[in-house]
Amino acid sequence: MATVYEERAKVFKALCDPRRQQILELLRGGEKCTCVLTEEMGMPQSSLSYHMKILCESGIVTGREDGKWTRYQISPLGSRIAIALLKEITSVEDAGECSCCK
Amino acid sequence: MATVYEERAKVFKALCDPRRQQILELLRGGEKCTCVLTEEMGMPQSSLSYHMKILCESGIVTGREDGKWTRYQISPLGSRIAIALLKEITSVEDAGECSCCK
DNA sequence: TAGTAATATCAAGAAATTTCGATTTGAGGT
DNA sequence: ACCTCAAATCGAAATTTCTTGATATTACTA
Repeated sequence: MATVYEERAKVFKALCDPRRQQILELLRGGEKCTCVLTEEMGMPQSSLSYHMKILCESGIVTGREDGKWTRYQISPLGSRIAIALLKEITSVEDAGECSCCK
Repeated sequence: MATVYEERAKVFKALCDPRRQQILELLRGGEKCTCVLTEEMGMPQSSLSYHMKILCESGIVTGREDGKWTRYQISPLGSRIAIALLKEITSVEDAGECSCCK
């Protein structure tokens, strides 16, 4: 059973690695299949697969099976959900100063 | 020299850990000092300090020195910057299908 | 249905992150 | 100046994440 904090962390887990940031940048140009991503990232297929799984689990990227191939793209819905979550978790309910110690 | 991908990852690094998510939730209620956060998180002072450093480095949280105490709060500016970054890196320039393999 | 090809999963080692007690630093207070 | 106390930093161990070759899985093809 994952806590709400673990659930939230999982969304941003996708974004906290430089290689996944680079993959995201490649996907901004439109849908791409594993073979192209592997080539452009210059990493072994198993490594790319590992990162794609984390990206997909966050909801920000979706994969679709097309025969033998898997094609990945950024999910506009996943993006919107992540943005809404980021807004929520960084919004302040009460901006009052801390006066616990003096 | 950090790459642009490393720079981007750093912002989200703050958000990819459940304990930092929990700290953020506590800060949503307003500014809090280390002693209160240590107490409410139930972790040693050195551990909390480690997480606060990562949160501050992301720009989403700011600390202010007040005599002996350090008080932390969510930065509305840092929040806005992170939201803008998330929007940018997950926006698609061209939603066309991949047709690299067939 | 045997062969081939794309991708996912496994396993084990490498690398990075996290934890936390001990120590240091720095700002009051006396 | 010395003492006290809050918080940062250090160091070493524990944990987690990442990497990558090997293997398994799954789908098309002949």
